[in-house]
Amino acid sequence: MERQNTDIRQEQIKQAVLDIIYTDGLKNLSTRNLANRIGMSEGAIFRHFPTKQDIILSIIKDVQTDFIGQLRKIANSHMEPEVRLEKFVCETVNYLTKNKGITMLLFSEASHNNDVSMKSSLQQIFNNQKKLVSKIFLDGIAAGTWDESVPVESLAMLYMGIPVSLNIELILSGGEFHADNFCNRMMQLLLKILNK
Amino acid sequence: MERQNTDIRQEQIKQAVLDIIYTDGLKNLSTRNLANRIGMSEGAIFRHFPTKQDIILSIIKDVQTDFIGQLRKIANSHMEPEVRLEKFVCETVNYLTKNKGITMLLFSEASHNNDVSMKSSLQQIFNNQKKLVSKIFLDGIAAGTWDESVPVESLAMLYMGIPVSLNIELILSGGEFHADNFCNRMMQLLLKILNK
DNA sequence: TATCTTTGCAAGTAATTACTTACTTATATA
DNA sequence: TATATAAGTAAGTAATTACTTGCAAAGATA
Repeated sequence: MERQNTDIRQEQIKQAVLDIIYTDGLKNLSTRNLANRIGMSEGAIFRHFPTKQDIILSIIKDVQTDFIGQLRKIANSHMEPEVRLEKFVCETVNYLTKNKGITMLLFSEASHNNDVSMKSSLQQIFNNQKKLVSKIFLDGIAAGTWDESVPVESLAMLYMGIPVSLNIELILSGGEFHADNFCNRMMQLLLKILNK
Repeated sequence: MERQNTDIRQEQIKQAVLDIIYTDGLKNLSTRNLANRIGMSEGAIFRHFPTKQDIILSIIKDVQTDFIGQLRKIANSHMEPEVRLEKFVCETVNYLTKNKGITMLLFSEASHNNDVSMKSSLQQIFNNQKKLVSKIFLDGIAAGTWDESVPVESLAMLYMGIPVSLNIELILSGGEFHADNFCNRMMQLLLKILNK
């Protein structure tokens, strides 16, 4: 195989991990399958990552910086709460549709790993999402546009189910799925809860 | 180990599978761990199930008959839609809290299995839940108690996220979690969407 | 009581796993 | 141009996997 530097190969490897998880499931995520999917030897993978676990950790770090970073930007912006909420939901749907293996990776593999740094990263990802969406809810309530009797904590918890129900649809529908539609439909339901 | 007949052993094995998935994760669900957890030899397991896959299939069959069966009973009963919905949600929360490994098993292991009968069982479980909860929504709308402009299909999709967000809470909270509370709080949010 | 089936175990099996080793070759730098 | 380093491979490794085998003994049935 043609030579490439580590930066490019690391990206390829991480992309292949998510790809395999989505198409073949976590239990088929072996270093052999990984090498075959990219078209390189098994040994070459270990030129770019010390262990398989480190690949997973690197992906989770990406989620923290790219995905959560973007959500934080949206939640803390000075747009109207309703606009922020829409961007927040659609960004989530968009990211998870583009990186289809992420949900399953976070939910099942990482959630029961003995690795301490993995587990705390996971908790941070979930808690950050909840905190940021709650901030938008609270801002809208403080601004007087949304109902102050809304149980913000519970609604944030209900919200957290959206990415997963998206994933279930993605898997069962077999790919033919329209993200825009899904995003707007979830917004409509959230607004019915939030409006006075 | 003391001799027991196959019926008892099968139940023990299935219970141990769910137990391992919840406490140690799917990737630690080996026949060796399974045997150790029960206190029997690895070989003995294969006296009661032909393959490991068959254990999983049997658990999924249980979910179909026990859990979905109970939900069907509730959805088709002649109680008020609001009462049915509450029983439906609470039964779900109750079942998944008692069988803590189920959600992860359904969602991650089974969802990407090449086994055809496994995959179709899975689809049935998800579709049945959606259909049954939709029926309750539609009955309430037909009876005039709920808003006819509610997008039933979307709400059913949002509903499907509830079991999983319950599971995330269970894992991250480390066991100290009150099902009653969760169930009632989700009901409150669903009713805000459904009411006129 | 005699026999047959069921349930158990210890010690295998071949296949797969993550990862290593020894060696080659391309590329950047001195 | 010479040399060091980075990136590649084929062929290993020990450990683990799901499952089997051969044999013992408990329990049911005749």
